[in-house]
Amino acid sequence: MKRFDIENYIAQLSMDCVIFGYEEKTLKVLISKFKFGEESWVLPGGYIRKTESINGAAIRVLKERTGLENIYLEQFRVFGDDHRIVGHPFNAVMMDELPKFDAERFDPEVTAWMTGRFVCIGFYALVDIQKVSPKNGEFDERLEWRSIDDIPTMVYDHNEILRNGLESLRQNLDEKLIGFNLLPETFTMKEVQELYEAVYAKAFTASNFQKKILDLDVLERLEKKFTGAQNKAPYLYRFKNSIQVNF
Amino acid sequence: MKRFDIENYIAQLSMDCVIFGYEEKTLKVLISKFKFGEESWVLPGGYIRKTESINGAAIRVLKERTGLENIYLEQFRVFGDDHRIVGHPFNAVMMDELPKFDAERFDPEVTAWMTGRFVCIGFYALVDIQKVSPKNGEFDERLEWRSIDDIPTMVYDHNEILRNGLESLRQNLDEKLIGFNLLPETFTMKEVQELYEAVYAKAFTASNFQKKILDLDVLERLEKKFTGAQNKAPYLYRFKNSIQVNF
DNA sequence: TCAAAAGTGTTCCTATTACACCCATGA
DNA sequence: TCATGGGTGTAATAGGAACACTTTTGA
Repeated sequence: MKRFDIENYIAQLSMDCVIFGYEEKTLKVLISKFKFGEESWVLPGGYIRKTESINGAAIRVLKERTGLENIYLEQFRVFGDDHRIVGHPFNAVMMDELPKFDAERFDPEVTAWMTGRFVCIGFYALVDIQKVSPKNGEFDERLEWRSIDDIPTMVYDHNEILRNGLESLRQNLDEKLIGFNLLPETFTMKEVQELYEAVYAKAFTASNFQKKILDLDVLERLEKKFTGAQNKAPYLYRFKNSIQVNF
Repeated sequence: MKRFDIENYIAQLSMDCVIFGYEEKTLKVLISKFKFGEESWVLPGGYIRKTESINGAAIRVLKERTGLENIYLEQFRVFGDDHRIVGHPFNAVMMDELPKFDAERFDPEVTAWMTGRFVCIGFYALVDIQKVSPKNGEFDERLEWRSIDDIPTMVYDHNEILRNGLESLRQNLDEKLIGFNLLPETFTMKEVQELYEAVYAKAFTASNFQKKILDLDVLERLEKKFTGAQNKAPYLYRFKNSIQVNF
């Protein structure tokens, strides 16, 4: 493997992404079991090429890890503490293991570059979990969808980044109507409600919830969905504006 | 003047600040008449030292330009388009005039550094305009408080940055109760209302506005303010939590 | 005909808006 | 005592929450 081309990336600037998915009535996040250290977990992230926009970098990283294009994503905060990386115990692990992993690719200069100070731009993404086929990045042992109630301790400030991303999602879910990006093309009202309940971790009353959502006038009602259950068949809905991308 | 010490700053990363003040019933922004180019205006900004946090950099820049510490400030967005600087007509002006301005301080390497690609973190700040004594930065011909209705065309994407900062202020004014940072220590209810009217560019009904603000339970009522006018003297109020800083 | 869950409707309560009224102030 | 603007109170309306009722489905 040839040397990592640090010269093509902006130094000291990175991006991490909180990739949200929704499955089995729970909100999940795609996190990575890291190749270095013991039981290390990280958020998927990457560097920014000198020739791409920061949003372009986010789109590229998302494409690499999920296989998807046209993902809804949004930057929510910058993490710029001067000691978020340098001086952190895990950084010593990286300094040690990176060259061992591939001495040619991560020579001393590259290792120093990667273990120096970084300002990190936090993005969050909303994906239809069924459409994603997670693909490992260079440093990923494996990628896992984990419920937001079951997030392990992660490396550096990644738990804080996730927390901030979730907070931002909660603030935006209602006003920007972005939640439908987490659902498949068609869905029942119950499913929308369960999604909202998963995100906000609280219950809603079905009748009021339905009225609120329908009053938004963003859904079109399709045919009924017969499940074989001995009860009234629910309607299927579809989001009117098909795919929502914000840039 | 000795050479500009680029080695002490993170390359390709900058911050610009929308400094809001409030005076004469209008919301104002502190902008800079730039030394380079013809009729060039910019937002106050700066670079980030390798040894300071991004918030630290913002605090430092604010201190330099306004003389104030303990300023309320908040990051609101990153501007990371790969062509926001490079390829922009004004960049040619900079390349030309920087060395002429001070060939020793801005040698070819420094000039190249400054006119390369930059990712910019947008902050906004709220200050008591009476307490500010604007001080020119190295590139400022002068600093001016300009009404948000009277902002000139600025350089690069600075008008867009300001627009985004104002949007963010509007979103946060209500829920975070940050508006009082724009007012002096004590103020009348009328003044608060006029501030809100200036920010949102719309009128409120006095009685309802008063009730809304008082119901927040964040103000303490002080003595009356006798102005000499032949009408009922309004109460003065003070924000309970004195100075609000968010980090 | 029955249980289960979907969908609709009704009532109640709170929050917001509009507007009327009273009060202090100094000429 | 009067005009002016500050402050308080009330009625009307809208929006949200709680809950009851009706409908559909397949056993």
